[in-house]
Amino acid sequence: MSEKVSFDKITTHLQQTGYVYQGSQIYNGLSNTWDYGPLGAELKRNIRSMWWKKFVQESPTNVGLDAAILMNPRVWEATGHVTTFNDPMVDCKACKARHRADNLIKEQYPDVDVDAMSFEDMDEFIKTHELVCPVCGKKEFTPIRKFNMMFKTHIGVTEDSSSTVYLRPETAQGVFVNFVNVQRTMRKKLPFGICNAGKSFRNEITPGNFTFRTREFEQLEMEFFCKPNTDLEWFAYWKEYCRKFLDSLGVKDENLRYRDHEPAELAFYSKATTDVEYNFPTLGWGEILGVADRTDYDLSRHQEYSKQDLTYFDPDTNERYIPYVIEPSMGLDRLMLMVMVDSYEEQELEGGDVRTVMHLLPALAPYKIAVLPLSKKLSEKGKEVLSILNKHFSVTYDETGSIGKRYRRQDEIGTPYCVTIDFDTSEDQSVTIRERDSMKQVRMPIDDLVNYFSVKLFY
RNA sequence: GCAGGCGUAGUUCAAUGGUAGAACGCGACCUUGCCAAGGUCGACACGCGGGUCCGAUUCCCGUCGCUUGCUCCA
Repeated sequence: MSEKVSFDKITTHLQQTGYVYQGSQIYNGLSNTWDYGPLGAELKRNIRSMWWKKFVQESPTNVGLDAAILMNPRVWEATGHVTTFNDPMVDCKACKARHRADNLIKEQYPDVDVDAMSFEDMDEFIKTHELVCPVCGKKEFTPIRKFNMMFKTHIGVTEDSSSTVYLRPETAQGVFVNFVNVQRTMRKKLPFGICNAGKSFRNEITPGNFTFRTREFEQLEMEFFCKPNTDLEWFAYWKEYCRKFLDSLGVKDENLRYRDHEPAELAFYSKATTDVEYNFPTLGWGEILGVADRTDYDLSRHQEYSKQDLTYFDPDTNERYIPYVIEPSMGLDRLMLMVMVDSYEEQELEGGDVRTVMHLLPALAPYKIAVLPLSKKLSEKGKEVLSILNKHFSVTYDETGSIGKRYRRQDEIGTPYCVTIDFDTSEDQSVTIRERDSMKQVRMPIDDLVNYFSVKLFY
């Protein structure tokens, strides 16, 4: 067994091998943006399809949706994003530390009702009551400044406020506003779920830790609508379902943990939340997905703001009610990072040589097979085999360098199988298959390859 | 956004007030022909701008970017 490799080493490897590139690199990058290279793009697609397969295709209750990023701004008033994403921040002029004005007041004057104060009130209060900076003890603060977490843009070419729209900070709202559409057109009865995957944007102040926290990220979310008072059962059900999904990604169990939120930690809309965290090297535990009981909060708010009827008529009981919602939500970029990090291994070989291997599950690997002619003289036969296999699988081809070196290259990027063309291939119409993890080889007729891999690659 | 640190081939590192070397990696050819072989050859770098200077990759300033910490994190 090799010891745990540093996070830094793995991210360097990912950037060297075509999984991840720094964003806008030829312009010296842009803080905290990343592009997925050819391999990363394949891996991302594979994980997204596994999620879709598990949560949409294999679920008898669920359907998919692909909602727009830009939404009517009233949506974000209804959810509270416009107001609570406007946190009042002040800086200490002496030590430059930054604080939330409302928290400062709460901490130093617990009896004051901060929620009822306007920002002007808070400014005034801070001055007249001589609040001190918890860091340096001085009493000089800048006026309150607002940091809106939502990216703003405009529809149309004029910049008046009536045309302001936001990039969505979560995909969930695209589902809630379509609850009635989906229910009616798909003739769905409760309980049922709507899955929606796509980019979300949060203009967070702090960047950090490679692709783990970025301002632009892809979410895989499901909103599962159920009858009130059945929500806790469904909460437990989807928690377990998520566990199975993570298992199917092949991540080592000891690197995962489940953490129930304490009541004080819960978001205001949520009755219960469980996070699943992954133990990253160097970084430690980081959230990969969350399952939340969102109650009827979202639909109720949308009903209030849109003045549309968002209730569900239950034909079994002849009741009308707003459904409760269980939401398993995960970050695709984080799932990717987890899978890439977890699969990475450096094996010490005799002679001090190091063999780097990504033990990706075949279903996730960017390339399933590498076709490797033993010599360039065998190119023609190699390309023939390539064109048979790439009708069915994602395949790469390499005829440069020694065969051992080419095996290592494929190990490094996680290709589970290599197909080697040798000088006997033309005569016996057979090739050698070399498996990544065991490094074992078997001989097989070319005609059997497609069937063989169809079974091997998708269980 | 604030404070510190840092910017030399793809990567890891050198050297230098007179325009830069290596290793690994990459490519071609020869050789070999199933687990990083060898040989020959080749491509690729001083983040950007300004100042000082005869001359700046080197010194100074600015800028851009990265990074660590803080702040933030529905």
